[in-house]
Amino acid sequence: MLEVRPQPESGPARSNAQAGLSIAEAARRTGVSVHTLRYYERAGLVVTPVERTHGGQRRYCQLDLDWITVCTKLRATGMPIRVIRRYAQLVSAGHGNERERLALMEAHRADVLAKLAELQENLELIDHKIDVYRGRLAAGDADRLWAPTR
Amino acid sequence: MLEVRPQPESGPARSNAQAGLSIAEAARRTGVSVHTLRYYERAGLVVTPVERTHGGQRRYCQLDLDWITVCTKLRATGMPIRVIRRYAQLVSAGHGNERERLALMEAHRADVLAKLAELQENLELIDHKIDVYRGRLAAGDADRLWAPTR
DNA sequence: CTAGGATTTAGAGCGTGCTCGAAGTCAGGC
DNA sequence: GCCTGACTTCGAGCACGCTCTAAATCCTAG
Repeated sequence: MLEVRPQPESGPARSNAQAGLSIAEAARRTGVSVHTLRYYERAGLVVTPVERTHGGQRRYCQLDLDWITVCTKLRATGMPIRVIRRYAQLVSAGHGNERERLALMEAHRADVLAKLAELQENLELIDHKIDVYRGRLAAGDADRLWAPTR
Repeated sequence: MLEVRPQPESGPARSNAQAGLSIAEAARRTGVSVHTLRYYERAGLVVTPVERTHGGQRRYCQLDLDWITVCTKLRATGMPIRVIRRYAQLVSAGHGNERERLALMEAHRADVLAKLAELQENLELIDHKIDVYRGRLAAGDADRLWAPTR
């Protein structure tokens, strides 16, 4: 009946056995579905394997949630799963690859800036159309721009 | 051998028979593939049926190109094909539906603004990561943030 | 101990937006 | 008139990112 598992926290600090959140709670906190959480894991987006109970159920710690949040933010900026996986590999490989991580992020930043510019540019068309329609409605005028004038 | 068909323009003004550009030239000018041009037509995005030669080949006029450009700009802002089709239906229906067109565009504008805000917000994470990696590289320091610290 | 909701897996399914292919037709320079 | 490259239709294929399913297992309140 609607378990919440708000971190029993019986042991000392963390990395214990039964500590951590259920996948449902992790999904709630990260804003993605449990399906997506499992999919991300299968897709190789995780940096550190999520802990499991004795029986094999996932138990998420804060670090896991934080990383998933990073993933969702990267996804929200349009980074493909494949690239996030690459990034996750670099991160979990540890030090020594900062240059590649930097290159990856800089490339993605360029993509995002380009996307922003494109959105902003094309927003002008939308604004223009809105202006036109507002004007016509205000004037009670009828349309005759894109109608079959042929 | 690489026909260009730069508007023979034999008749008076337009809407003639053999006037208009081939699909290849239309694709070149609008920046989409011929496949996509045909797909858009099939998908019901056209406002006015593209003219055809006696033999059934498409001949695009400037109005067609302009409309396709509108479609690509709407696509570039993330408007789904289905919504563009609806918009095209409204436009080709002629006057009297400005209110609905306006509502459609205003809703889309809101979507675009939300997307812009989301991109900009998540860009901060990217910038932060870039800062971090640049700092580490500058300091010659090694990574220890997302490494398996467990 | 038990009941029953939550979780597990691997794989299939889906929605979107193209992109391609096959087999046949057309157009226009020679 | 003919040859060849461009064009036609329309259904299949594809890449992506989830989303769902089924059958089995787990976990915990009672």
